[in-house]
Amino acid sequence: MSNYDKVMKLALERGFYFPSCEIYADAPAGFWEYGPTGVSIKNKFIDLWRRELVRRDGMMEVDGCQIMSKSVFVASGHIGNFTDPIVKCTKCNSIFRADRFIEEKTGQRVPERLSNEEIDSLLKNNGLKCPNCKGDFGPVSRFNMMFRVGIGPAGEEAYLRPETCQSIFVDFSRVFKTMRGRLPLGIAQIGKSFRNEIAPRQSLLRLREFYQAEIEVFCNPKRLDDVPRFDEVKNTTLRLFKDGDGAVIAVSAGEAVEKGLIPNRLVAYYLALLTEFYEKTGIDVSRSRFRRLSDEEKAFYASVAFDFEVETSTGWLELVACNYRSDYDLKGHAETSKEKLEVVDPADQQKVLPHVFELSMGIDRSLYTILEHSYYEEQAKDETRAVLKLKPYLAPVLVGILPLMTKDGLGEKARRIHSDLKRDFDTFYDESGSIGRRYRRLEEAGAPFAITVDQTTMQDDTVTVRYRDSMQQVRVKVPDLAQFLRDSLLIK
RNA sequence: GCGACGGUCGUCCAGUUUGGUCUAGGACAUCAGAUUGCCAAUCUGGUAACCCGGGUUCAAAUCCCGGCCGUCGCACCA
Repeated sequence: MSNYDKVMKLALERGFYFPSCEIYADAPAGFWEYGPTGVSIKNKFIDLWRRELVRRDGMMEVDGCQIMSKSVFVASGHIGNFTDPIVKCTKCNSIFRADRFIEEKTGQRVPERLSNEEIDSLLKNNGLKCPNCKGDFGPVSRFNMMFRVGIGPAGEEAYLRPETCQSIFVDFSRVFKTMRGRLPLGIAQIGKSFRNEIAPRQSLLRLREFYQAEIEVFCNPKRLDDVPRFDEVKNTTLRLFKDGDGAVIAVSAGEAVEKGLIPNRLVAYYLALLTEFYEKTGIDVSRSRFRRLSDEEKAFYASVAFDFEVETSTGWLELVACNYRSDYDLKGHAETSKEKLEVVDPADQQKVLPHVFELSMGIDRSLYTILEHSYYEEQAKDETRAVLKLKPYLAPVLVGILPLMTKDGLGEKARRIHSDLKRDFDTFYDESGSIGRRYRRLEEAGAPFAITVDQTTMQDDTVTVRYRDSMQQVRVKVPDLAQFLRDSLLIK
């Protein structure tokens, strides 16, 4: 069984995530829901993101709407660039990207701005047929990855946002003014985005409705090396990779800038913050890399782009897109809306239209990767022990509270300890089955600790605390438990 | 979206070839009770499934058609 399958099984069995609307046969692909344990780890992941990125860097957070007006996407370029010309075979219904298909077959460039009719005649003049069945093509149509919605009784055209960042761009002016912003300013947002993927696959890895944690750093393009906090990260190791170059180069952030591997300190600073963040999620960053994208691969708005990728059982998985978007977005919104979006940079009292460096994180993929990198099996006696070695601050259950047996007042004592702790910590009380079985259940669910109430507890008011990973036990006084657990949650 | 293969308790699997003792079986998980009492113990009992819709038939988990979902390959992935 592949690791993907193991994580999938664990997710279904333990309520991390599962298909949306699964009791109905017409449930569409690409939609998944988080169950109780999944929500818990997701919320904790987001808390960690706020701590390590938003608060650390003094960013501001907003929460925008998921439905946005058509104009937003005219300005962003999604209405133009997000539509692909497609043709469908009239015989076997295969669908092809018309422009790419023509380029591939004839070698001639197909400009983006050709009309459907012009592409039609290109197909006809070159005598192109369906490569699968030699059937004729129907007329060229447009496929847009955005979900269109109709507002009000007239069905006014609007869209579900395909990326959360557009909210940040349209909010930028007000946030900057009212919150007394200064460049560089990070504005962050957690929220859902929607893309009508042609072929969603692999549960959380390719969704039609998904969570993004995005950060847009607004900056003055003349001051991209003016990063006061750069010293904090100059020794942080960045793992850089470029297709064709072969191996990953591990260099410090400072060195990466000096050697020109990264164009400026601002970009290097945020790549370093991101690396430090992911290290704290428990993902094995020695299996990660920042892949510098070639011009062909980059999004239409990006001038420099790095993908943060992590190795999983499904191959290299893109968790974060880091794009230098220049002034592409603010310029587009300024032109379309006729609003002035320049701000004054106090450094030189000059007006500037800020440039943007973006960290666009896929939350669902990150959570999947945390689960996969945290899961391991080891032989314990004749049995395989399955453990989810989640960090305490990400674990849905921090501690299980188990009476060794229910008689002699041990059950009551354990329930009392549970009720004293449950409002401050994620606890789980369990008295069913043998003690060994309960330990195994907890470690498979990722709980770092188990508290066991035994006969000694009744004499000296101590319990054993068992560590998930080492299976070692220590005795702790009951009144000290809360402090013990608080200490375990510290993020180092 | 195309093609190949597949879809049975929470999970994994048997049953489908050759329609009928299938009133759908097992393992693990889970629940209750008994027993035990520090690393998946034992016993007893219970809950729990044929993806959806249509068709053929005296009879469908099994055959046929359509849809949905999944895996893989192709294509797609701003």
